[in-house]
Amino acid sequence: MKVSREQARENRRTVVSVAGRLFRERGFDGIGLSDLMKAAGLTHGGFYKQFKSKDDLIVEASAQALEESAGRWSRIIRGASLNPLAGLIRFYLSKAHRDRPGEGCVFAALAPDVARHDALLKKAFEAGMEKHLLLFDGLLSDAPDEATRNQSITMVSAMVGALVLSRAVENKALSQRILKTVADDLIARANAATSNTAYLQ
Amino acid sequence: MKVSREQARENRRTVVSVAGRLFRERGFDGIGLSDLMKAAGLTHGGFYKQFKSKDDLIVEASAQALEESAGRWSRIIRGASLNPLAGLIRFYLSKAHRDRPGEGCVFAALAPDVARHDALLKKAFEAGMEKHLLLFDGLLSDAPDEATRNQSITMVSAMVGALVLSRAVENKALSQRILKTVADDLIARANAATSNTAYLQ
DNA sequence: ATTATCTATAGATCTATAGATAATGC
DNA sequence: ATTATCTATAGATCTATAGATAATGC
Repeated sequence: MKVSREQARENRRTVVSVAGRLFRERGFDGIGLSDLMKAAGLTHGGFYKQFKSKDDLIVEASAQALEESAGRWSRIIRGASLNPLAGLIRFYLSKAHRDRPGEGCVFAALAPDVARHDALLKKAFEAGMEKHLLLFDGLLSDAPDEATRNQSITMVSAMVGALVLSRAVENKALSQRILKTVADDLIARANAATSNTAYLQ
Repeated sequence: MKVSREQARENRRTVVSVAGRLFRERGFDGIGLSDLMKAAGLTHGGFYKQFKSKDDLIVEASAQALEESAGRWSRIIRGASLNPLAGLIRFYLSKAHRDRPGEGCVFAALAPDVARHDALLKKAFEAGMEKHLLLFDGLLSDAPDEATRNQSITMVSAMVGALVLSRAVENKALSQRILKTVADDLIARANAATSNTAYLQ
């Protein structure tokens, strides 16, 4: 029954990772610890040797998902040669992202759930937001200032809102239109506003 | 124990209204029927004489909350004399709205929850969204067309995203900055873009 | 007589804990 | 000997139903 210390750490990582996906897919209240541990290949009794409580896991899984999400943004930015900002926006407002909330933006999947939780979780989201905004700042300017940050806030808000709305309607054409309309608008504005001309198409 | 038919209808309305508030405050999974009925001044046993299931109430309460929300937008638009569009944006992105999700925007409070539910609920949200977008169209143009609708989609997305993010962070200055930054940006864009000059300040 | 609401309860599920088990790591 | 995981269970809560109760409305 017992596994090696290394295997135990690996199991813990699996639980955190699976939780990050299942929380985004079903909400914090939508998945129980029993099913969550089963999805990680363990039984629910073992949970409390690794975590203090479900809220404890919620904070840790959210923080890690936010970290991974920022990492994904970084990779997309580095991977897009011509216009990294446009690449990031197109990825974020894609059908693929819309249809895979479990691997997607943590804000779009969980922000209202977070609003109902305690300060510790909100602090974790705040830190994650700062990381995402910093990446955006760098795309908008070579020397980001307060005005750049304001642009980042505006653009990230529009992206999160569009993704959230595109997921809440049944009509596929409308859902698709929300994504495309906001993406086109943001890219047009970014190209007009950015001072980093190397990023312009 | 029994009440008049009129009182029963009134009680039903109360349940739907209380549900609209509690679902927004706690999420669909965050409030049980027992507590919900208690908040409406009834016992939980009576629930199933009025509703087929919890999901049935979720659809009805959401549809009504969306209707009321659109009505509120109408009143704000009619009530703001100089610049109704700016008035609506300032109200939506206000601290008061942020701090009262139970009476506020249904999209910002529940869109991710809706994304996890069935087509019937998404259809109700779709209808509610159309009502909200129509009001926005009218603010942006005297003769709204497809381009106007695209502007409405862009602005509503930014508003929903900003409100959702402002509620998910702990730092009040950041929360406040998100609201103000997006509001300022949207009002500036609207004043620049609108063809209805009577609405310009 | 009808029916809106009540109390009581079934059966499932939730978080959390207790104690058993068996493999690790000293 | 330690400990990661297991099985089993406590106690609370969830949705839904059954049957009792008492006021309405014919």
